[in-house]
Amino acid sequence: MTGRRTSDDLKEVIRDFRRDQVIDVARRLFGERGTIDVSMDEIASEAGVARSTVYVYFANRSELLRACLQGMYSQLLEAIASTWEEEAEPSRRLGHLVEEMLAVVDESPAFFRLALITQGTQARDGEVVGAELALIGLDIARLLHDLLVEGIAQGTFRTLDPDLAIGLVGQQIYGAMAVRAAEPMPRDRSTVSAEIVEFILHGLAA
Amino acid sequence: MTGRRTSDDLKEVIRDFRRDQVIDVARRLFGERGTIDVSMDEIASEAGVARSTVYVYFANRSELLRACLQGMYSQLLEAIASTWEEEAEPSRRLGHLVEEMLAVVDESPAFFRLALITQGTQARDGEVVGAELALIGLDIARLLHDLLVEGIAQGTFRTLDPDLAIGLVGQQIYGAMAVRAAEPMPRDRSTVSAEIVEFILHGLAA
DNA sequence: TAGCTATCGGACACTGTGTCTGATTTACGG
DNA sequence: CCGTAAATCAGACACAGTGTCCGATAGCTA
Repeated sequence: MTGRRTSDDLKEVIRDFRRDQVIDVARRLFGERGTIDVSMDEIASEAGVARSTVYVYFANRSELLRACLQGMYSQLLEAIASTWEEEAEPSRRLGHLVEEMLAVVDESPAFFRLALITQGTQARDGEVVGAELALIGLDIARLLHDLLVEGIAQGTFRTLDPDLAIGLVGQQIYGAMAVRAAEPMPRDRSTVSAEIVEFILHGLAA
Repeated sequence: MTGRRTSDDLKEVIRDFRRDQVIDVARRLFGERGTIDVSMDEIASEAGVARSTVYVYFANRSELLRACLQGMYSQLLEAIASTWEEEAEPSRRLGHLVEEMLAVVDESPAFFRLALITQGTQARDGEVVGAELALIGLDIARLLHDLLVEGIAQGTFRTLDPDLAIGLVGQQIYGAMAVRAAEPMPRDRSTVSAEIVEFILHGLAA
C-alpha cells in the first residue's frame, strides 16, 4: 500500500482536470450557441472524450450545466471582489458591480440568455439552472444591500427602504444584462455602465 | 358552384375558430409550465384534437408559439391603447404602460419567462420567438419614444437623448417583467408600477 | 508480467418532433 | 335522403437526443 495516499490524490487531480476540460468546452459551446442546441455528443467530441465518459463525470446534462454556471459565478464574484476593496465610494462600487456583470454577459451571451429565463422554471434545463441562479441572485442582492445601506448612511443615496431599492436596482441591472445578451454588437462596457449608474442615481425627472 | 363563396367563407371561419381553440390551450399550458416541457401531444389532446390535426393548422411547433405570442401581444397593445388616450400626462402614461406590461406577465408567467430571454437565440423555440419579440419590442420602444419626447417638451423630464432614455427605461421595465415572471406571489400590480415609475423619475440619489 | 482502472465505442430503451397514409367522420349540395 | 368532398382521426414512420449499460482496450502500478 505504499504511496496509496498520494496515488489517490493524483487520481483526484486528474479527475478534476478532466472535469474542468469538459466544463471549459461546455461553457464555450453553451456561451456561443445557447444550451439547447448543443448536444452531449458535441460537447464530448469537442472535448476529445467519449460521450459515455462525460456521464462518468456528470450524472446528467443538468449537472454539467450547473457546473458551468458555478464556474461563471465564481469568476464573477472574483472579479467583483477584486474591485470591491479598492473602491469604497458607493456609487463607484455600483459602477464596478454593473460593469463586471456585463462582462459576464459578454463572455457567454447565449448561455446567459438561457440562464436568465430559466429562473424558477422547470423547463428542460431550467430546473437546476434556476435553483443555481437563485443562489447567485441572493449573493448579488447581499452585495447590493450592503452597498445601499452604506450609501444611505453616507448620504450618497436618499433614505428609502433598502429592500425596495435592491429590487429596483436589481431589475435595472437584470434588464441591462438581458438586453445586452441579445445585442449582436454591444457598446463599450464602461460607457454603458456609467450611463446605467447615472440613471439609477438621478432618473429622468427634470 | 352555387354558394361556393359563402361556403368557403364559412370554412375559413371554422378554420379560424379551430385554430384559436388550439392557440388558447397552448397559451394556457405554455403560460403555466413554460414552452419546453409542454409537448405537441399534450396540447393536442388537451384541445381535443389529434396531434396530426394540429400540424394541419400550424406548420410546426414554432408557428404555434408565434401565434401564441401574437395573441399575447395584440392583447397587450389593446390594453395599452385603451388607457393611452384617456391619460395625457407622460409620467401617468408611463405608469399605465408599465402596469399593462406587468399584467401580461401575470397572465402567463412561465411563457413569458421564455419569451423574454430567447430574443436572438437560435435555441429550440428561441429563433422564431425571438424574431417576434423583437418586433414587439420595437413597437413598445416607439410608444416609449413618443412618451419621452413629449415629456421632455413639456418639461416633465429633463433633457437627455431619447434613445438612451428608451434603452434605460426599457431595461427597467424588462427587468421588472422578468423578475415578476419568476416570483411565485407577485405583489399588487399598481403599487409595484407606481414604485417603478417613481424610481425611473427620481433615482436613488439624495 | 499480471492486474486494476479509466476510457472507449457502440447498442439499447425512451421521449418528442414532424411526415405521411389510409380509414372514418362530418357537412353540404343535389 | 344520398353521394361526394373535405376535415379529422389514429397510428406508423424516420429522425434526433438523452441516459444506461457492457464488453473491449489501453495505460499505469505493483
